[in-house]
Amino acid sequence: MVEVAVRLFTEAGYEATTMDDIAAATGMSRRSLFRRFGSKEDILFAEHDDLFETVERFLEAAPDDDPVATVRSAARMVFQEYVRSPEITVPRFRLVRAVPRLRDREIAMTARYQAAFSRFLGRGETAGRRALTGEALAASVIAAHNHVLRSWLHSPQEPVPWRRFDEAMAFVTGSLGALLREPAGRGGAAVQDAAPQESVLVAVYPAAASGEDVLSRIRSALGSEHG
Amino acid sequence: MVEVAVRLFTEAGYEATTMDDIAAATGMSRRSLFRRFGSKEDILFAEHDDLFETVERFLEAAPDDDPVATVRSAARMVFQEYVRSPEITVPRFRLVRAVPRLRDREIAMTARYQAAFSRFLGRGETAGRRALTGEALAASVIAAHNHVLRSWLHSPQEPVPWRRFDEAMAFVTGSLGALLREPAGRGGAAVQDAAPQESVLVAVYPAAASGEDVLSRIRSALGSEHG
DNA sequence: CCAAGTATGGCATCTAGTGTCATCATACGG
DNA sequence: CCGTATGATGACACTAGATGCCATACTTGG
Repeated sequence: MVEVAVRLFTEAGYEATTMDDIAAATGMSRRSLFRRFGSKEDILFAEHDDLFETVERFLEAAPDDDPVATVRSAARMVFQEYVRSPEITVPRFRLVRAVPRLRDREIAMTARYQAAFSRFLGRGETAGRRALTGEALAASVIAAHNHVLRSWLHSPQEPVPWRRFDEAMAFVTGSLGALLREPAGRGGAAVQDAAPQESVLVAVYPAAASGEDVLSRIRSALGSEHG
Repeated sequence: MVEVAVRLFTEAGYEATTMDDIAAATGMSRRSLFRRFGSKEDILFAEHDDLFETVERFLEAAPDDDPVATVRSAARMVFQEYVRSPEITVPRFRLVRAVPRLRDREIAMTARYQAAFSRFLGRGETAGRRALTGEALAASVIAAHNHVLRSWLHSPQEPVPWRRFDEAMAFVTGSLGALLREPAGRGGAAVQDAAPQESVLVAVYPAAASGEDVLSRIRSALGSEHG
């Protein structure tokens, strides 16, 4: 039934397809369509709403010993659901790219995820360093998720890039996630610009390098910054 | 004229105020209202669109020697414009919080900034480590901007928190911004979970600490992770 | 078999948004 | 000074999404 609407949208265009057309094509009455989906856009995003509720319940039920890992798992759930039903998500992706109204709707959808992740990571706080870190981390997780998802939606015949997904997640949670665990106010010297009282040092290196190798690299980096 | 619409919206509610009401209150005809603003929502966001174009031109004209600093300045411009005309932005903020339709519109607006920042930071790339870093960084910058902006919009009689704004910006650009400059593929051992081939180390410490102090802290952290 | 609750359909209506045409003002060339 | 071209405005009609209302099946339980 949703498939019928998607087909009509892709064939004739989203704006050109009226609710009467969909009603005629599905056999339902116009009025029942609105009762079931609420609006024309929601025909495309109905399952997405269900998914969001599932994710919210997942977050509520999760233990809070490792919020970053929980959020990463939640993002993985969303990714999973996308790649699980490409017959819906792929045409919807094309529609969303083409129709501004639908794009805004999609963005609003991901913003709801981001808000849920923020609340969870910030543990209800809305101000202060923890809240800010949670919001930035949630935004980064969403960005990483969408980054990998978009690339797959462009070529859905390719195998699902689970590895790249996990790498992207690790990448964004590795830097900001560490800041979320650190009690604010530790530290030493800034390699990079940072808040006045507090400095942040970030190093990226191949996993095979030895600890001493890493330390010597950091030492030289610190030296060149501080003279 | 926009003020009249804002007043009607806040007094009678956004949904309850029709375009005929606004036309009657402003003296213009309904048709001219649509010609000037395009839609009912755009009455509230008209100036915002102008601001976005300004920011886009700013990014186009900016030298690309320090993209992170450029984006930080762009975010500062947006913040500046918000706090500059509270008589518009504050009531709009209240409306946006109350009306879902307007909230989605606002989110779409900030998503446009985020996309512009992403493109600028990723230098046109849409795949790969640089693109991902740019997207995550853009998302974090937006999150930090909105974090500080929201707190001020809640109590606009307070002085503008420029310091907190700059600190928040430094905080998010300090960690991910460093990653954007690093040529991918350096590194050694993970203190935090990270991508398989590549590890990320993050240290947060008071700016007063000495380099040797920082190194010893990192050494012990590495030791405890690798056994 | 009936009664109560529920899903569905048909109809009217409201309102955002668009296309069209007439009107009016301003500006410009003769 | 007059005719004309152009741009802004207004009036009207129309489309389509969305909602309320009421009548009609359809199902469930007694």
